[in-house]
Amino acid sequence: SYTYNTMISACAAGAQVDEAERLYAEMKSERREECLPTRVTFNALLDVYGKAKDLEKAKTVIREMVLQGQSPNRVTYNELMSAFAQQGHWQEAEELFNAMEGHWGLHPDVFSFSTLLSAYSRAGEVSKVEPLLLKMNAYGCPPNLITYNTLVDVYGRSGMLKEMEGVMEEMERCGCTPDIVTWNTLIRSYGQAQNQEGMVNAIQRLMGSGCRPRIRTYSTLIDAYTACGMADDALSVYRSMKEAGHTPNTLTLLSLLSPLGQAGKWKEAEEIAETVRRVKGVQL
RNA sequence: CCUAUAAG
Repeated sequence: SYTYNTMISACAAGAQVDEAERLYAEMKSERREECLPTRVTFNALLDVYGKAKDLEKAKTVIREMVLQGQSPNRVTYNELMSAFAQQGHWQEAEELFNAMEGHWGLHPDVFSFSTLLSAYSRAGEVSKVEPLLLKMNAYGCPPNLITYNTLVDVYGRSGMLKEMEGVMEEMERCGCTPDIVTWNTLIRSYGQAQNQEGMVNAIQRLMGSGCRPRIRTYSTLIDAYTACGMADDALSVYRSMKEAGHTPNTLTLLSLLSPLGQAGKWKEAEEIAETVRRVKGVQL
């Protein structure tokens, strides 16, 4: 069972629905007691459907689970909420959040709260955030790094930079050390707000933090510099990235198009666009 | 053994 569960769970990364269903069927056909699907199996399957954005099938898993005499747990609900959150359906996510308590007496945990926050973030529902934080506190559920990162994200996306920095201060007060996700989010937010001073300052904070930039960090930097009209800096990020031994991916290349255009380097921009078209079926 | 956050 553990083996099957692990393999099904591994299908989530690539949204390999067919493979997951194959494994699930194979599992049932093994008549051994030790290989029957458990709640963890259903959760793993539900996660695969969620990652594949198949909300209908994801919902079906709960029914199937109940039919087989298994009850959903917090993980089940958190995964389903997450599936809705990814699609921007914050109302459905909220309903599930309430239903998990109402129908099964399951108390939300820090995953539940962070997931609902991310649903609000994607939908730009900032006004929902404060009340949820109060509820979190009332439940005695302390925020963790991911919760804080999600909060930085909500406020950053909405251009509420003061509130965003407030979250950074609270993290510091609580001894929660920012990670590379925090910095990427912060930099992106200032870039999106075209706040050059804040952006440059955020980049310095990243560099002083000791966090290692990831491939995503570089495209975030390129985008942010470009948004602030600093095409030359954006292009030099690309050089440092290659010097640091990172291989550009499609998203990196796409990020390069605007600074190249901004700098009037149309020929190079066209070459990159052509490369992207060749390796990927992307529409530009 | 399963779940939450960041780049076009």
